[in-house]
Amino acid sequence: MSRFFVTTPIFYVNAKPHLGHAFTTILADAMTRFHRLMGEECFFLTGTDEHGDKIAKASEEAGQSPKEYADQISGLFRDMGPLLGAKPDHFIRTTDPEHIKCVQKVLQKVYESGDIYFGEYGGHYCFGCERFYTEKELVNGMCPDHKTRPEYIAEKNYFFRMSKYQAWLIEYINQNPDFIRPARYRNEVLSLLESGALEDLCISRPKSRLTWGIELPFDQDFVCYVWFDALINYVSALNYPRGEKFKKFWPVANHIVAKDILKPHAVFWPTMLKAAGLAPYQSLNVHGYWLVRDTKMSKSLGNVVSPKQMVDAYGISAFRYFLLREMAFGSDASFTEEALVGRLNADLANDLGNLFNRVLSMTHKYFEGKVPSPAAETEEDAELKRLGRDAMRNFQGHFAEFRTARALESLWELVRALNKYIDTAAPWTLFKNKDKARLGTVMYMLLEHMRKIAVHLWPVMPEASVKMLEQLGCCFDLDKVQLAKEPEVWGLLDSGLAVSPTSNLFPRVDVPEPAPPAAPEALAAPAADAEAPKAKAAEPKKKAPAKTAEAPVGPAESIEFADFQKLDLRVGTVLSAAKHPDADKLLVVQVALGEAEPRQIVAGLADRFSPEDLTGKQVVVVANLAPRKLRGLMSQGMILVAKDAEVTRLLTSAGTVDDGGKVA
RNA sequence: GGCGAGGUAGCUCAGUCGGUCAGAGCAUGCGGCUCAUAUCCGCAGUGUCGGGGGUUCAAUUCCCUCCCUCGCUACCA
Repeated sequence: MSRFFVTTPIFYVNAKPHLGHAFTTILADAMTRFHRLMGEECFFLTGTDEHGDKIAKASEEAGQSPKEYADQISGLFRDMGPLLGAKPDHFIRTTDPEHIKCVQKVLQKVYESGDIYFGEYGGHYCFGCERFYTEKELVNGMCPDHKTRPEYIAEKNYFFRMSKYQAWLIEYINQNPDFIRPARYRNEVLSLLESGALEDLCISRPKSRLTWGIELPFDQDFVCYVWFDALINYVSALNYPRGEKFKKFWPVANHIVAKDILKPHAVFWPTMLKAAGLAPYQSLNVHGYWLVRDTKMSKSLGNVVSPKQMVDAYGISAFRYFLLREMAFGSDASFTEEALVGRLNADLANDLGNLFNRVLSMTHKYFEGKVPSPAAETEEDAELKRLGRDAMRNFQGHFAEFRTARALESLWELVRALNKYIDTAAPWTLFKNKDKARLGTVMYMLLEHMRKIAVHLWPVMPEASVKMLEQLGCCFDLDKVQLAKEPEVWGLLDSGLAVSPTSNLFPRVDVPEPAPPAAPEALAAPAADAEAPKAKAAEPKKKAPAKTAEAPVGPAESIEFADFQKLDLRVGTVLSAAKHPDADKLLVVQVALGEAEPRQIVAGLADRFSPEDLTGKQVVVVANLAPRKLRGLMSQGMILVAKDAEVTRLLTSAGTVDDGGKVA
């Protein structure tokens, strides 16, 4: 028996479930149901990722233990499944004892094989950033982001020898076209791997700094850090190494992730598996983001879409259908209620729902609500069957490769063809003419095709599918359905079955007001109080800036005075300048800006200026530009120049100004 | 700057190993039917298939170049 194993990422418990989580889960559920219908033995895994600094800190703020905190948020994710009609076979948590043991087992194994080593790491650690800075990166000894003095931590850590497997991974990806799909992400990973040396992965944190993690089996003073812990869920959930499930399902592992976690899944994970002596997963399937209209969803914008609210408003079926129909595999998609309602009305209410209603109604008018027996078929019938067969084949082909949008598009060719067939065959005329034989054939053609459609829709809209089948007098039996054969076989709908007199599965819905600027808050507010476990009441009010959607179509791009005021332009004197040791276009310039210390600015001027050209000159500097490391050296500003097609000149003051003098 | 993916009807997109390939859905207009959830069916469109150049008997489809968008990345700041 062939098998199928699908996973969602385990969701980090630092935020509540949103549209993105919902989509991944629905996609995984739909794929599972599809493969079940194809007669395969399936396993659908999801869960939560619960360790790390962020959780430790958040729980502290909430006055809870990390575990209590994680329990709460994890519960929200666990509850999300039923809310969406999704039925995972297992919900794993990285705090599960079995998972912890498994992670340690893998660590031990890799450690013993020599691919984990102890090495120096770090230096200046900023707790705000949760990361180390090198001396060069610091700004006056301060963290460039937080302007606080990082703590110097001379700390050693364990590293995974990821670099060792770079060549192997490139080769493997080249040999297996479907390993990462769609191809655009495969290309992205390949270019990433081929563009430079892969660095080893730091996989530990000393307990002195972080205790909320899994202890390293070979060193009790350290806990395991992030990805090594999280990724292993995919095998720990299968009871690796001894589990029966592991043997059955690991060879057919299909991961689903959003594009933001491509690298860990496409690079870290396969090399970890290789190091641990495991085969790579079968495929990594990468989908895009759901944008809200055309903007990235984010808490600060207050435009986070609550899945629960959408399901409550439009129903699970419409919600699932919309998501799976609207997002082209791999690409970003746009979520709006108008678009959802558009799909609901056009595809579900008008095309599919109305088809069911009109055919069922006619079956009652003409055949006392019983499925008639078909008589001889005409060429028209044969043509419809061919079209139906192709539509179902295409549906299955696309669905198997995660292209749900294309799959549904294909199936709808059949839906539309049936509506057209009704018009052409005109059952009401046949009825008037008392042509019962032909009428029965026509109705049977319709009813049997509707049954096929209903079956194919089970992965997408399980409950609606079951209801459609019930309306046709059938009851859904997973064990009896053979989806793979549906395109080819005919006549599975028994004559004589009693069908419903009407159908109203997908009532039309009024188009919502196109969301005005106030809408983001309207969306976010109920979501916030609905579950709000940690009630961050103090969170600053989410001010949705009057943004792009409303932007006036002014002719030139003008800015307000306030925008200009954001720039802190200062005059400063160049104390010294030197070539960047590791770059030939960059100069490292020290500029006195009247501050305690001179500023170090890395400027891309080396091709037009020599260090001598700058030294001693007064220059205009953008003083509040976010610091940025350039080729290893921190740059704390930008030196302005004026240029035309031919020459580049330093921008300076006509007469001497005190260092730090403001440009206004 | 480099690499990658794209720029096709008002909108969302499909498609072409070069020759009925100029398409679908939505939206718009007109017509038809009456079984139906003011639903369904038909017809009508508009498009220099991003700009320019080249190869060819023939290019939207191949090559070159330029412009724009998105992603990753960089010695952009």
